[in-house]
Amino acid sequence: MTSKASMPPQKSRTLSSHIACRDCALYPVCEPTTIGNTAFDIAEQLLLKKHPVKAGDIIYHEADRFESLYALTSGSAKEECLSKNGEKQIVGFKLKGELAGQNAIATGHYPHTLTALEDSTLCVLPFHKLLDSANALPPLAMQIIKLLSIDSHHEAKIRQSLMTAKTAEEKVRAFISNIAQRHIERNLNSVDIRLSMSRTDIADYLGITKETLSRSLTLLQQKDLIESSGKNIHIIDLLRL
Amino acid sequence: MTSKASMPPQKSRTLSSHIACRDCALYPVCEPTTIGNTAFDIAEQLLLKKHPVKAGDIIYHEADRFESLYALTSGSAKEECLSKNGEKQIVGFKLKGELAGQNAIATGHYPHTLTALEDSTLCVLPFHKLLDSANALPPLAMQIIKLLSIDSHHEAKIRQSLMTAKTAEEKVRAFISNIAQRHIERNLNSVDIRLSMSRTDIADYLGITKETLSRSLTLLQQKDLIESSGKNIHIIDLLRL
DNA sequence: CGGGGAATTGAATACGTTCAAAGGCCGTGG
DNA sequence: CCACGGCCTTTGAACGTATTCAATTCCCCG
Repeated sequence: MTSKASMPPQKSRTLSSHIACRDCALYPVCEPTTIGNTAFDIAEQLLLKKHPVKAGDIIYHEADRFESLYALTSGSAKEECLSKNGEKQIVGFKLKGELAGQNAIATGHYPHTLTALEDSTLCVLPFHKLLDSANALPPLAMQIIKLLSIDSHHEAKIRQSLMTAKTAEEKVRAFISNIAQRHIERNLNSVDIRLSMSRTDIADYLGITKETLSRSLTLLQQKDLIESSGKNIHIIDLLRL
Repeated sequence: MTSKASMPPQKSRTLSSHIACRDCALYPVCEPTTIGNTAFDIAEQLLLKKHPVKAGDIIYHEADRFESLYALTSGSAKEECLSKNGEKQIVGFKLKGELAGQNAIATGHYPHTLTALEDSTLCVLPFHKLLDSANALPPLAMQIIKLLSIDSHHEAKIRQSLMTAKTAEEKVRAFISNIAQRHIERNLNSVDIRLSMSRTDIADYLGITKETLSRSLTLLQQKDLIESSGKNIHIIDLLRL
């Protein structure tokens, strides 16, 4: 975990460091399961580790058949879908250490398109194989239940803070606060944050225009809550956000 | 399923009919599990059935210790929580046949307060007992996984259509459309709908004022998409919503 | 047949959007 | 190495939509 307080504007696409397995959202099922005297290591047996993707690469397409869960061990990605009017709509961002693809379990098809925002690394877990194992190992099934419930709670928390926000400034505050919170949950630097997505993407996600987003960021800066320079944001006062 | 096309304004609190078990969100785990030659019937062994609550009753409180899942077999309820500024915020509505309390699994505490909007009936399922059974019955564990993934997908779908909507009218359209859709999923009348919650509750939920909600409803009526009289809404054209 | 809360309707204000223009960053190529 | 061009971001001003506050109507319940 390299996190210098004040790093100079990064040259080209520097690959960010990997998250520790211990801090990853997938850890509950990766953790070796001991049943009786036999140990079962999902990570060893089922997981495709350190799969690299480049900025802009599509990890899965909307409506694709559901195959695998993805853990983002480095980098970040955006989740988008086509709304009824044919427009693209950003529905979420996945950060380092977070899980993607779980929302495909119910229907068997990915409901969104996941695109890497920067050069990133994935752990790929074929879900049907995981279920096969879980059928034989009740403790593993319990871990999957735990994983799903944590994840669903996680999603709900994010959505709720955005739904609660009424004004544009509140939405932006909620967004930054969310990102910071999620960094904390993964034991990452939550004071100096790099927003790898474009302003347009953030604005779309928040349901405001990029112009209002820009204005809100300026306001937050004037109120000494953040310092924003390009994609880097320094959080001065997380509590007041 | 009693659903007269045009019922006169109901006298007092008429208890609406129960949902069929087959159409309930809890059915995946209530369904008897046959393993080898022994049948395991959760519904018989763990479920507290047909527990009545009155309009305004609180089913569980925010921050209460998580004990049970609740299936609403008749009636409806609102989910609310206290936001940071101390205000109450409606985060969702539970309709007949839907599940409540799952969002407490991850943390062990209910994140919201659930209040009955009318006289209602519940099936109560103690969750730790369910898990105990699942530990012994892998197929049951699979059903729980299925239940959670369906539910999480369900939630996401609802939230997303509201997030996507930008103008007030779009939000109201999305809301009504949602409710109708959920009635369809449960094999209930989706043309004549009774919104048991107050306008204030709906507006709060949608993040608009009750005045704009009222105006939007009037507009939708002028556009011949719905007919609204008090809490009853007749949907004329679901597709165009 | 009132009384009271909820819902609707009406005008002034505030906020976000839209359209337009200027500024800044980065990669490319000279 | 510096200059250019394009794209993303920021800033500016007019417009449109939602909010606010106030008044009225509707409807449920005594």
